[in-house]
Amino acid sequence: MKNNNALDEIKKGVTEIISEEGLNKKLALKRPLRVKYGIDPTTANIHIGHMVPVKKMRQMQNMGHIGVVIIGDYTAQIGDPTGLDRSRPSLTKEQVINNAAEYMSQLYTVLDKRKTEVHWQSEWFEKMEIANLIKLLGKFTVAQIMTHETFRMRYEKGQPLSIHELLYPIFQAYDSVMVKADIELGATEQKFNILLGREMQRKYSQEPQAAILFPILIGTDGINKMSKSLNNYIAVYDSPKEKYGKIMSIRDDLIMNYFELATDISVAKLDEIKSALANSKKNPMDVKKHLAREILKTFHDEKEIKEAEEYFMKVCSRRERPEETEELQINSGKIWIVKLLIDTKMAKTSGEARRLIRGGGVCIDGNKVVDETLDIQIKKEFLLKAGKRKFVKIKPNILAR
RNA sequence: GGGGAGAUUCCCAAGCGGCCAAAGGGAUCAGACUGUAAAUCUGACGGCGAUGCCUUCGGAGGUUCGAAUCCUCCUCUCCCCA
Repeated sequence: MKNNNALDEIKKGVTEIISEEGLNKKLALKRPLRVKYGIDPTTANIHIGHMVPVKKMRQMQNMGHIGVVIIGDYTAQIGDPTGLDRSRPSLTKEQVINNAAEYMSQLYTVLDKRKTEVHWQSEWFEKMEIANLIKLLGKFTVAQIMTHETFRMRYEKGQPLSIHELLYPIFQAYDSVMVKADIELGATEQKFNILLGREMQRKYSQEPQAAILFPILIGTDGINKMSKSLNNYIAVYDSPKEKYGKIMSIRDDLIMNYFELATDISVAKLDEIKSALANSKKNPMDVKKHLAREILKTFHDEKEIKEAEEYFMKVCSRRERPEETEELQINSGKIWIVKLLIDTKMAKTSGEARRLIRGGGVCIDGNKVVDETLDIQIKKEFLLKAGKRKFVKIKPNILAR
């Protein structure tokens, strides 16, 4: 009975469990289970998509289980083949160590440190001899590995596929053996790798781990999964304002995907929101604001959230200027508008500056700038606006010259 | 070892001697509209104080009045045969 409660709790927000029966058996053991989640220290910049399984790990820690985080310093050298990533630039050892440290500090915003074990793949791979590597690789056939969809697709499409990439799933699977994982967490795209871990454990006479798979969090572009390389992510390190804005910019039909995966809201509440959206009882914008508040909760306090919300409403909704504007001193005298935009970093090139002006995106004290050859007399303070969100207060610097 | 196909601007992808700063799509940015930095529509999208000039089509040379387009060599990728 108790197990069933635990199982229901675990199943929340999960796409698939393989196998539920196996998981139940493990839960019945009444010992802390070892819940594995692997990270690639290729980047220190993690996003809320990474946090989906991590939240689950925390939930299980609360039930008394142990979170086992694997730092994939060897798989990082390969680069996850899932999702058509091409080979990445190899990182130095220092970079990997730094990334891992930063990564972990972000994970600890959610995880219970006392119930977390951290392991590096180098603990077992660094000293592995070629003879043993050969033995390990001999456990699987090429055909088995090629059933991985991304490998097959790339191969069939005639895209490059290096041999070392085929090792990725095998390494990940071997990690499960080394840490004696009871459970492995991952997004559904990790299914192949995690299942291979089960196979591997069997070959080493271990009880196979249960796979807990999560839906994929769609990125802010509304099409692809959230990922760093596609630049459609909301980073843990983003400021509250940035997070808030990015959440508001997602397509309305993504709202539920985010609610389900990135917040801790109860199932009952979720249904409520879903139906309110479906029969348009609520303004999607308000639902989205709610969503933004919920997501920010994990990372920021009430005050920061409030500030982010107020900023958004003021600057984006009502098109007013923000309270605090960056101030810049510019030498008094005459300056060409295009030059000014570049100097103030509102535009990177003169072409971009001209485009902004032609598009009608540049305002001085609320007056639209139409002429791109305009020279400005800098003698008193004024507000320069480029686009919707960029403001700068220009102050003449009289001391110079 | 032999034979074939390919590398194009942030990404995908057309172009195959002048009309090419290079189609189209995506991303991005701006504008309009709006309850939203949603959706939709419009425009821009190599650099330059700019109806012109400069630098780009894997790299290095060459042919030509003229090359992303043709030739030679090189680098990388894919396919077929051995």
